[in-house]
Amino acid sequence: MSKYIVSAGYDKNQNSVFLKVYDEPTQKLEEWYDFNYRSYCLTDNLDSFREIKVTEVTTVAKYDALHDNTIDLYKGTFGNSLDIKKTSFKDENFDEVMPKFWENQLKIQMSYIYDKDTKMGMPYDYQDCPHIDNDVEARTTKLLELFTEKSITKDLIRLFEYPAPNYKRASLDIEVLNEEKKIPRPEVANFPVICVCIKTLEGRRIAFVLKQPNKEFEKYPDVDELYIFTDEKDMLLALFKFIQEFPFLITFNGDGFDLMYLRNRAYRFGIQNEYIPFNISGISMYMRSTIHIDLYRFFQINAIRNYAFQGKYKDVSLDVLSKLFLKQGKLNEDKHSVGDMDYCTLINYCMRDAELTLGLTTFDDNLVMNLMTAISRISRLPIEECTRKAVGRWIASFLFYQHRQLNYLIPNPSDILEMKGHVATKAMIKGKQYEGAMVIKPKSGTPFGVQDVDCGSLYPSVIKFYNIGYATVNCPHEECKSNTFAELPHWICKKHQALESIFIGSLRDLRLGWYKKHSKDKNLTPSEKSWYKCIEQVIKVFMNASYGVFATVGGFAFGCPPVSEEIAGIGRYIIQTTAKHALEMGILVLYGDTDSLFLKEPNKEKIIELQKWVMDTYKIDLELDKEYRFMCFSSRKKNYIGVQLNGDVDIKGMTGKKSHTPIYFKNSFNEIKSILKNIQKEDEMPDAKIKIKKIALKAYKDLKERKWNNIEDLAFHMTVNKKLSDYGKKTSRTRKDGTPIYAAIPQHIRAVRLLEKEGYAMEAGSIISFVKTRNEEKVLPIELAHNQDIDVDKYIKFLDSMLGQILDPLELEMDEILGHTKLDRFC
DNA sequence: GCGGACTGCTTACCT
DNA sequence: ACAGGTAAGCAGTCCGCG
Repeated sequence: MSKYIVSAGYDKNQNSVFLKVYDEPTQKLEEWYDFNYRSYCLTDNLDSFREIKVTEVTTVAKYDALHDNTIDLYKGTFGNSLDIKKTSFKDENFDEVMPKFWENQLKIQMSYIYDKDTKMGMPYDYQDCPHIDNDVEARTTKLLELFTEKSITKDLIRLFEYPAPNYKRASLDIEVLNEEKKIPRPEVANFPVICVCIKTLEGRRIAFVLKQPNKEFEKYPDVDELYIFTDEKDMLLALFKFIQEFPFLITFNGDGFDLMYLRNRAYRFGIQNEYIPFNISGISMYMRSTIHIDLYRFFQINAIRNYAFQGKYKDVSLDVLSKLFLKQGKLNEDKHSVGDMDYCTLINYCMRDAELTLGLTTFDDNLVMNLMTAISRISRLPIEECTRKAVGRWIASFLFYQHRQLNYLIPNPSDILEMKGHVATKAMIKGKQYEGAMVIKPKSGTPFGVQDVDCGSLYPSVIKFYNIGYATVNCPHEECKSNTFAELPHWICKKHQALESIFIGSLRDLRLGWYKKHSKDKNLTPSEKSWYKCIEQVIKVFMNASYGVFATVGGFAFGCPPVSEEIAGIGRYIIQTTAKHALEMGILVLYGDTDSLFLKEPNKEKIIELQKWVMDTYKIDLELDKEYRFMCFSSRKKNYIGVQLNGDVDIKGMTGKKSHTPIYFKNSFNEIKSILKNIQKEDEMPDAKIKIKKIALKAYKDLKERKWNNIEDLAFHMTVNKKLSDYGKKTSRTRKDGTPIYAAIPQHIRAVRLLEKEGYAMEAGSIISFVKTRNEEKVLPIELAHNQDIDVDKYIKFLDSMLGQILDPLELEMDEILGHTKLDRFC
């Protein structure tokens, strides 16, 4: 039983950094102070400190990786750690050279963590003394034998092998008595809080209820503890005291709503700061003696959405997520009527949300909590930070730590960009920075016997084997300038290894060499299995993001576009030369995208030979990912159907599968899909084509005759991605006469506007359902549409286009199916 | 006045 | 504040067209 460091902060009253520590035996949070640590920053000019009060100036030698030399810098220490903020001034009137500082942007507690090697999320016996478990250490030593790079790898293995605690926690949800059609605004908090429900990990259900003067309790609600108040202020005070007992408080949108509302409501009652447990920082709500986790923020992080959960959810809402992960949604009560509910209904409704919120942290053996712990361990960020900051910040934090450990100077972002901010290639897409991945155009047809081979972790492998990092790309050495690849204009350092290359290389090796297989080991207990699955996913997140972050200038502390450009360029080179070699071996390459090749090659030995060539040439594992009975390629890229040997059907990029496509078309598409699924051999194709023609014809005829089950089957569903006021802005173009051209208002936004006229509210992120009609706007939101409004011709065009993607490979044509001759078209 | 070439905007998807 | 590449639909301009 240990203590786990979970967070860190700075106490300005005591001018001290402190750590928040979870004590496993008592399940309480402790604080560890370090009164001796002070913030500091570096400069090359003593004059820089003239206007800023530092208590001590010393000289330090730092290794400057950008210039590959060790330099002496002045280190100014601040008596009051907050004074470091004064180095970030912007003074236009500064009449001399602007003072230049390094490492003055780090938060004080983060600087402390990096300097002291504080192991976030890891077990400790007591302050400054990490817990050592002999079994885990032995396991770590044994595992380490599998790998060549030892230093970072050993630290990483420890992070993955020490167990993660199951933090004691409770979830909270509030209900506010709003007037009809008025959405309660947390910054105003003018409506009373009438119900607060809390669900604890052990299963306690607790309700705080404000009794209305005109409403009596009908019966005792289904809770374990019920606190009834007639005075709202008393309720808030009792609630604040109550929730601080929990080391972790979980909310869904507590940052944006619940906690913000409670705080501002408390201010309205004149409750003093010392009794309000919430601190606001930016758009986040932190608690002093509790860790507040807002799941809404966490699930919104793109890396979590796309890699950890494979993009299974699109919009982040409690209802969507709980249906997906808990197979249970919110209760079907109209949100506008909480005032009309009796107490039991109100509490049930509120409690359900609290339960779902907690449930999102417990499903799959606490997967979500484990993800947070694992991210925190690698990045060294406090758990609250990694649930609120995107993947670029996780990676940057890890690199900050490595810089401090190795006594590297942390460069200012502008230092990197001034030296190597320029890219050399031209992107295919207007507005993009550089040339990215390559896609091989497929030939239209239905080839049988297709193997899909993928370069395992192509970009991370490139980073590792080609030594890519901000310091090694276009390094300052004359003798490295010849070290170029694939006709790319950048050269790579031959003298030093990039930190990024070591780090991503270690993660890559650990995943490919151990955790990918180990997480599927049958001897693991369910909770071990869940933990290792989580580890594998988190490694994947760090690896996959590590290529893109370098191209996010302004968003990533080590931003350096040539790094991403070089990785993509070498990736192109590897896949291109592999395709070429396959061709030379007589293997037909049907299609390829970024790191994959689709090969028509029934001879397994030839595939193995190709794999060997890739391994020998590039040290990359060309994995056989999938085997298809046959595939349907139109000549479109990123668009195909593949029927696997086991009958599973992969559909990529096709309109019939896209989320915005009306059900009516999806139904026809799925019928065609099941025909294809049943095809075993090539000679069954003609028969299948006849069936497919019939499906196409029926879909067409039914539309023509205005036969559909329900108008909702014809609804398109589109996300409103921007604020409504951001549509229809000036474009980059002007007319010949010089007047500006404004962007057109898209159809789906016109539908939103029509809906808003009727009093519905729509905001960025919501999905609008609409049908195509013949009125002036050419659309109607589904709520306002009737069968007679439908513009059938538009739907026929859509059907034609959607089916084209599947009819092309089958060498069928819509006109022919409909019995049209070419002439008919013009009649 | 209308159709085609072209551009830009938007969404959804692929790796 | 990870990236670029592709498909598709829509709406607008510009130009030709006796």
